[in-house]
This record gives sequence, C-alpha cells and structure tokens, in this order.
Amino acid sequence: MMNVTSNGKKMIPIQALGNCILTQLPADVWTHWQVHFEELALPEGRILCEPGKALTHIYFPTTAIVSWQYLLASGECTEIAMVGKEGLVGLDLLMGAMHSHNQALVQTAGHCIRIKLDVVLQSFQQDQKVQSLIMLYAGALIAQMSHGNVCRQHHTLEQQLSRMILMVLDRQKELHMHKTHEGMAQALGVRRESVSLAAAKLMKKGFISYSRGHLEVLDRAGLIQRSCECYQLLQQLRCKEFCV
Amino acid sequence: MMNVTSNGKKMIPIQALGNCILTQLPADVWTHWQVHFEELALPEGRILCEPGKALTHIYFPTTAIVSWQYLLASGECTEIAMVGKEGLVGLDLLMGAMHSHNQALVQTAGHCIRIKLDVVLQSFQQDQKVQSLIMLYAGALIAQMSHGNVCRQHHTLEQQLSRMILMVLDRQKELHMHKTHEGMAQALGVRRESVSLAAAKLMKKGFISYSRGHLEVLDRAGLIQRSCECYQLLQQLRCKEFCV
DNA sequence: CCCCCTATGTGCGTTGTCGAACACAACAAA
DNA sequence: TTTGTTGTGTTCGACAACGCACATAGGGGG
Repeated sequence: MMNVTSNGKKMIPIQALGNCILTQLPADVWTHWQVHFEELALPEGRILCEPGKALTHIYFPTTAIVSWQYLLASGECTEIAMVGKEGLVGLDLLMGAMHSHNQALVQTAGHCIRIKLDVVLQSFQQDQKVQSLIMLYAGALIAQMSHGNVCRQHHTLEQQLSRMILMVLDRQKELHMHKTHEGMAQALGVRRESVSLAAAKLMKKGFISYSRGHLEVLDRAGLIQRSCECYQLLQQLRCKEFCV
Repeated sequence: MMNVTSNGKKMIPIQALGNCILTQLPADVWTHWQVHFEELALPEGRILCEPGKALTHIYFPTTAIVSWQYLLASGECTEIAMVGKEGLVGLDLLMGAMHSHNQALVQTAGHCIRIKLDVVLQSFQQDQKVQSLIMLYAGALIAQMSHGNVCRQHHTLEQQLSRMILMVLDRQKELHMHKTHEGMAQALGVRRESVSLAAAKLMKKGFISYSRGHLEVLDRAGLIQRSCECYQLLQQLRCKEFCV
C-alpha cells in the first residue's frame, strides 16, 4: 500500500514494520514521519537512555525488546516496564519531562525505527489521532507498571519469572530467547540464585528447557496457567487496544 | 481575581481551591470549567471508583487524599499511587481507557472539586495547555509508580512506611493523620502486625507518636532521613513540576 | 459501672529471599 | 592440551514477612 518508492528515498512498507503504533498511524502522519525513519539494529545490552539524560529520538521497536529499569544508588536494579513492538521508548519526554529518571536497556537484540523527538512531539501535540494512540499506550504502560507493583508484592518469584518469559514471548515470533539467569535476576531485581531455583522448577515441570543462556519455551499454556492473574490481564489489555 | 459572583452562581476563588492542576489552568479554561465545578466532601473510606466501572466525573482533590489501589482475586490489595491536591482521579479515562482496573478509595477525608468527564475530556483534547498540564501529571504518576515498584522490592517496610507517611504529609497541612495500622497495612499490601512492628520502631526513634489510629509526626526531618531515596526523588519531582 | 468492640502488642513456627561461599560444567582462547 | 572465563547448581545461616493465635488496652454505649 505504502511501499512505493518516491524521490529515490527508500520507503518502508507499513506491513513490514511490525510496530503497532506506527502501523496504526493515519496515512498523512505516516508519510510525514516516513522521511525521518531511521531503521536501527539494536544489539543486546545497548543502553538507549541513561538516567538523567534525555533522548534525542523516540524509538519504536519492531523486533527488539527494551527494558525500562530503575537503578538504585546501591547499584541494584528493577525492571519497571518492558517495551516491544506494541510501544515506544521515550514516552516520558513526550509527556513533558526534561529528562528520564530511568535506564532504557535492550533486553533482546532486534530492530527498531527511530524518529527525531521534535518530529514526533509536533505531531503528538497537533494530531488528535496520534495523541490518542500514544495516550492509549501510556495507559497500557501504567497498567503494566501497576501489575508490576502487585506482582512483586503478592506473587512468587516462579510466577514472576513465568510472567516475564511470557511477556518476552508476546513481543517476538520465536519460542526461544537468549537470557542468562543473571540477566533475568537483574531485571526482576532479585539474586541470580533465586532465579536459578525458580527456573529449575519451571524446567522440572517441563514448561521450559534451559541451557547456558538459551531458554526454550516448551509449554506456553502451562506457563500461563502457572503464572499469576497479572499476565492474563495485561495480555488482554494489550491485545484489545493495540495489536490489531 | 476570579472570585466575583456573576449570574447568581457562586464562584470559587482560584486561590481557595488548592488543587495544583486547577490553579494552573489558563483563564479561559478556568471560566469554562468553573460553571461545572461541584465541590464535594469526601468521607474516609468512600470509594470513588470500583474496578471494571467507569467514572462519570474527574475528581480534583483539594484537601482529600485518594488511594489508587489494585484488588487481587484473592482479596489482597496494593496501593499503586496516592493522589492529593497535586493531581486528579480518573486519568486512565482521559487516556482513553473504557474503564478502570483499579479502585479509587478515599484515604484521608477532605474536599474535592469534581467536573463531568466530557467537559474535561473536551478541553483536554483541544487545549494545548490543559493537555500539557495533565500530561505532566501523568508523567509524575508514572514516576510514583516506578518508585513504588523499586521501593517494594529493595526497601524495608519501615522505609516504605516512612515514605507513605511523608507522602500523606505533603498532601495536607496538618502534622497528624487518622489512620489505623490495619489501614496502612492494606495500603502497603502487608499484614497488620508487620505495620505495628515498623510503626513501633518509628515511635521508639521518636519520629512519630501513635495511639489508636491517631498518628502525629514529631520529627519530619528524621523520617525523611530514615526513609529511602524514593521519597526525596518523588518530592523533588512533584515540587519542581506542579506545586507552584 | 460493666460490656463490647476496635485497635494494638506479642509469640510461634513456616516460608521465601538474601548473602556468601564453593563446586562444577561448558566453552573459548592460547 | 591447558587454562581461564562464564554460566549454573547447591549449600548454609540470617532475616523479614507470613499466618495464626491470643493477650491486652482504650473508648463509647448501655
């Protein structure tokens, strides 16, 4: 539909993108933004944004998955939200913050489209549809964070781990992922040993297989059943409102 | 400035309100909204919004403090955010959600102004200044929720309790509050006994005095020092961006 | 005054995570 | 092959919060 080449500038077909916000843009905004698209490969571990600094671009993950995490003074760390193709990185700047308090870290390598902040900001302030798209996402992000709160407090680490794995799965095509216990522990804000223990339980139940950073999901339905109410609520919300 | 009476309708002076969002409204929006103002007394324990239902009004607390909390299927409960004069209740609806997933419960009795949802929604969608005001608040709410996550995970109950008391203090004039251990436990999502224990520690240190639901802060500075980095960060943010 | 209800303090065994130490296995480079 | 690094499993004592039971204490109404 949109994949015509014009003025020698390579155009990206709307379907090929995969980012749910971009694909839902009104046609005029799409053409306006498309000129500013920069497709970027994000390696695992890349830091998009450091606390105290401001992004110059808004990032729209297509296949990459980004973790939004807070770093404590003591060096500890907690994942606050996970952003994949359903969202964008840099929401706080759109909301009017001068800089971010958190760190945006690439959790799973992949691609994204980035666009200069002022381009997005201008459309966001002027276009009703863009506004409501992004606002809807902000609402979903708030829901995700709420459930993060609830989950941390009332659910076991095994459930939290299940939830996290499922959330990664929802944001990619593959059933496997590269993630060490150490990495997961950091995201969940717990010790590596605790994750090893929880992962061992999931393995014993046959939901996942695991070896040296290579995690494979064997029984997604089982994982869902083992995880807490939080995942299903978030999943419902995400599907209903974003992924068309 | 605005406290002139016109057409026999009682006007509320802008200074008397106290709600930070309302007081920062542009003059034309203010006059537009003012006709729709309903001043409301909120008794402690009143539920403004039940999960699954939608508010018909947006609530702007002036002296009341409202807790936004999630109820689990098991009956447990966790406070996700605290809303006082710096904010509003019903943000999720402004963001485009059809209904709320959480409960809004009056934590401290007081007053608020409420305005019909569609009035606010219309201004929000059309007026740039209203938009950025509310968005800024949304950003602060997100920050509050992030820190909720972090705090729950890495800080002791004593620190969390200190933070909570300080946050209530920031949203009212008095140094005392009516709150039982049971009530605080519910907000923090822990057992009553754990709160009793933590409160006893704070009492022993002379930061607060406590007796049968009547809590008095004796040493605010001490509390701040005893609480975690979370409070100070949130406090900075709130002051810098909202309370003029 | 007594009684009842609400709010708080205390004790006990249990669970989950922490913190630290250590052994082992897989893999890569020399 | 040897060696070093990285990732995982396991153990132990410590501690915080849980769940439950029960004791106590203030305060209002009869």
